[in-house]
Amino acid sequence: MVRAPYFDKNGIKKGAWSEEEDKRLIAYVETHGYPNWRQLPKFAGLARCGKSCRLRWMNYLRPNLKRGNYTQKEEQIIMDLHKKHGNKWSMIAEHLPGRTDNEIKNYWHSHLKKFSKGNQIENTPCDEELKSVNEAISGDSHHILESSVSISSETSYNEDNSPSFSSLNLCKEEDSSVASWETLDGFSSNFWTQPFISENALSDQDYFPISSFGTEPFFLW
DNA sequence: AATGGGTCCAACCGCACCGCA
DNA sequence: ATGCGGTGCGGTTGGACCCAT
Repeated sequence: MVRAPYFDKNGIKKGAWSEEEDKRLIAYVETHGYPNWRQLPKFAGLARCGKSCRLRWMNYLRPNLKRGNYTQKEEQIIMDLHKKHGNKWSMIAEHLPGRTDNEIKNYWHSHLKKFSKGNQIENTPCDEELKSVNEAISGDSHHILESSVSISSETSYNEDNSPSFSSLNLCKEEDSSVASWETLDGFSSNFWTQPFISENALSDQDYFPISSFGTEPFFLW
């Protein structure tokens, strides 16, 4: 279901994330937060670009993500908001705690698009509940929004297969350890695709000593 | 059992936006 | 005013899985 891992010409790993990479990313973000996605992979020991790390974290690894089937209520919210705002997936995602824009976008294209031709999905037994939700959306959307962003709340969705985390402070920019970011040599432009590794072209094997991955200090800086 | 088309979703890519110097 | 770095968003794609034949 995912793309096979490979290295591009710059030595950046692309494709599916391994469990070890996930662990590294989680461990780093738990400790340092993510004050700078561009440089994060270097410090986390990941042969990924910053953009890939951000995407992986936001769409898959961050806590309290809700995975699995959508409820009828969620479907209705998506339909209503899409009707109002179009393909503003991030905006829609704000109203669905635990859902990501990417996930909603996928769900729309695979499940809901067919209903979008002027009709909403059929009425359901929870219509009254939906009505109140819709009112909340069209009226005081702030209420829902606030709940959606409180990712450090006690709400747990871990009945699904998402990674489970202990409480996690996502905003640690004040963390003193982050000061090390500033001491780095400058990076050249083209942030998202710029390899964090040096140009003196190590082989792929050097980047990912798979046999020792996770058991030894990883990278060579 | 083989296979071919459809579905689904994680991940990639390009671009727009924002803040700052 | 402008250029640049960092970030976020939306569209697209790759490929595993599912299912009908």
